Amino acid sequence: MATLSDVARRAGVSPATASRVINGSSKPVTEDLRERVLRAVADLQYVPNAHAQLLARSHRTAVGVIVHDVSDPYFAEITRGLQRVATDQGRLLMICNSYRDPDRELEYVELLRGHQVAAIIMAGSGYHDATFTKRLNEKLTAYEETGGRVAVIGRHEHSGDAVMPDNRTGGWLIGTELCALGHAEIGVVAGPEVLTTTTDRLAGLRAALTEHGRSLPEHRIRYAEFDRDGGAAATAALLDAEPALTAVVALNDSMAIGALALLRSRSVPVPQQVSVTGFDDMPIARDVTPALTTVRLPLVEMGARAMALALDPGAGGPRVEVLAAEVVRRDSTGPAPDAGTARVRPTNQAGSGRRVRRAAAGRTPS
Amino acid sequence: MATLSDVARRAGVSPATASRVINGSSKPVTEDLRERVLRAVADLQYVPNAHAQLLARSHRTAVGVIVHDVSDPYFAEITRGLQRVATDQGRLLMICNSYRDPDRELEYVELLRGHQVAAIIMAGSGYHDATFTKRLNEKLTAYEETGGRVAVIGRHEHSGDAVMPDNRTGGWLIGTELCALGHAEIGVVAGPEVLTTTTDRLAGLRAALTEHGRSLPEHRIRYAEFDRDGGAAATAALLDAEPALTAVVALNDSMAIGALALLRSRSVPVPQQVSVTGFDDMPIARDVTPALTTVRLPLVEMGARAMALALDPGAGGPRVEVLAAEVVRRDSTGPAPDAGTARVRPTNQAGSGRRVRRAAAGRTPS
DNA sequence: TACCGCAAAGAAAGCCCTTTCCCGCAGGGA
DNA sequence: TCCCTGCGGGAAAGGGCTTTCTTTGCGGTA
Repeated sequence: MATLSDVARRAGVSPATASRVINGSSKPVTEDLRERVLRAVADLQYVPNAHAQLLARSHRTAVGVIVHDVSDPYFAEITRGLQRVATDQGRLLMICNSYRDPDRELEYVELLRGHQVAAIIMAGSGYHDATFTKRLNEKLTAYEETGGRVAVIGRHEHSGDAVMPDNRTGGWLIGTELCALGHAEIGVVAGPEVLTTTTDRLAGLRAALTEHGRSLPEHRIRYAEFDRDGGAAATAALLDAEPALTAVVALNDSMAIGALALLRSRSVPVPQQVSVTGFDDMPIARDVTPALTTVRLPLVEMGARAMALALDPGAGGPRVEVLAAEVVRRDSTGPAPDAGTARVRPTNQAGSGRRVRRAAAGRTPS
Repeated sequence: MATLSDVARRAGVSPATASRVINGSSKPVTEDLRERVLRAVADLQYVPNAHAQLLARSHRTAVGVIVHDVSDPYFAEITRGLQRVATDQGRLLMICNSYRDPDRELEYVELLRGHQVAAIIMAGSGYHDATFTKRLNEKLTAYEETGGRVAVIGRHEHSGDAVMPDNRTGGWLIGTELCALGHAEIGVVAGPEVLTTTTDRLAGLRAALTEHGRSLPEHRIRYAEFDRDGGAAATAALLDAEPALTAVVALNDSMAIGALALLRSRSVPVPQQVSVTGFDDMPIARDVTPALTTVRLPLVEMGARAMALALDPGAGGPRVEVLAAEVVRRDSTGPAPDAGTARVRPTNQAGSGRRVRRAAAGRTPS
């Protein structure tokens, strides 16, 4: 590997001058020398050693992000928002997949700290696990004490800057929607119980049902992995145990897609016999059949906001931004079969989906 | 930030000893000192500066990957394979999204070189662009000359180690499949013409049609972005110009999903009036309706093989591994409406899909 | 002619680690 | 008793770059 001194030697200048030319220092360099340096760079195919640069420069410029899995559409969208703002500000993004392993999250915090990132963003659900939460907070606090910035997305447990999707209201909205359609026998296909995302969404849903005089007993909830196969398995278990269900609420879109697949394999018509709802409004939600009624979260916006918080030290105390959820009605929901309402209901233009925008504030369930 | 000397001072030892304790050097250290160092590390929440470590250590351990977009399922699967092998060998992966921008690809090669990666893997289609290809090869060669390893996935243009999905045979298989179903009026929804992936798949398809006495004129091909919206737009244009089509071949699954959406919006029954095929067999292909008939590529395997090539210097010349494509028959294809064959054909169990495995070797189109 | 000031280039001091080399010491063999 | 060996620990030399500080050389003024 050619080094800076190689370049300097070949150009007949000092390393200092070569450095100044190469990274456009404010110090002026004669046109003659500048040219010689640039020619040497080209001749030697010189690329600066990033580690040496990062070591020599004092200011930290990269930003670290810990997500569950970038290839999961939920996090892919968030990452898109993060990336946009980071790129605008000339920051490099280091993305780490934790695959929802708490230990790996802790390791990645250390790794990012070791890489001298300017900020760490933790995206994705928190855990109901006091021990882990404590350890994580210790690490993050230690990082903040050395000047690092931290922002979280959708996590209650850290006390700093945060962007929170309104999961609870989202659950409430979808519950209200189903009650309005006359559903009383509602089952839930939930993600891991240990995730706060699961419990938040569930709490909102339960609040809505309670408001409408329905209940949500534990045996109508099945917990599984937050993915397609988890959704299919949970739906199968649920239907076997509760054949009278008229609606299945999946707590994210992947699980809902699994639910749809399972129902199709059992030839259960959706939404005529069973309605299905998702959560998140992943892009694919409009392309499955029937197109998925779901709760939309402004994922890209969430990422963008979080990065903005992370990069702006801010003045006062911790800032928390709650972003509203909204229902997107598509074709996977219909009136409850027993409700006596008309069987046929107008269907949307394929894939478009009318959005029902609602302010989160003022409609939050009690 | 606490440094190694801080730790050493607090433990009352030299930095050398502290270093040896912290990264488990082969040199033995007394239990007493070891404990003191570890306690100092814990007290100070010390994390080694990764850049300093990387600079001081000579051996390069990270591996760089350049993909179009990790959140695109095609690349997500490949990345999974890459990651698996990398993790097994204790390598860190640096993933760069080029978003199919050639200039960005070049920049990322430099970036990765600057980060002293042990190998660079370029995943994804090459370009029909001699100037770019030349510049890329120059950069890669310069990198290889300094001891770096290079492997490519699905690119003809670089002469080193390569993993090649058999796109041409895949196109041929899907063409043969449609001909067997009696389709004669076949349109193609293609990705960008500048990508070798597009032209390879197209070439195989064309070969199959020619073998069956059909032709594929240019006006039955529409080029667009390799995504859902590109697929929808291209399908719309194609149908407007060629209303008699009985089959739409999309050159990847995302485009096929766009095609399905467009056909649904026009109330064209699939496959009764028009058959649709995809390419890649992304996970979602089985969950759209009708489930997508497509060409399966062993994406995870491709990633794993590429990483293996990249990490193993190998003995002789460049190694090229061609991985076979296979047709996955699902519900989006059926007999051509005019072909006089039975309208009803057996349907697969939802989502499963019978796979037709074929060896690539020996069946390659002329 | 002597001096001053300024601009441009170079010297050198880090940045934080790893690792080689060297030293001191204790134990064992001659 | 002396020397050699082996082991644990420290000193110090990088690794490649940035940046401050210093030097050099020039034009301009007194």
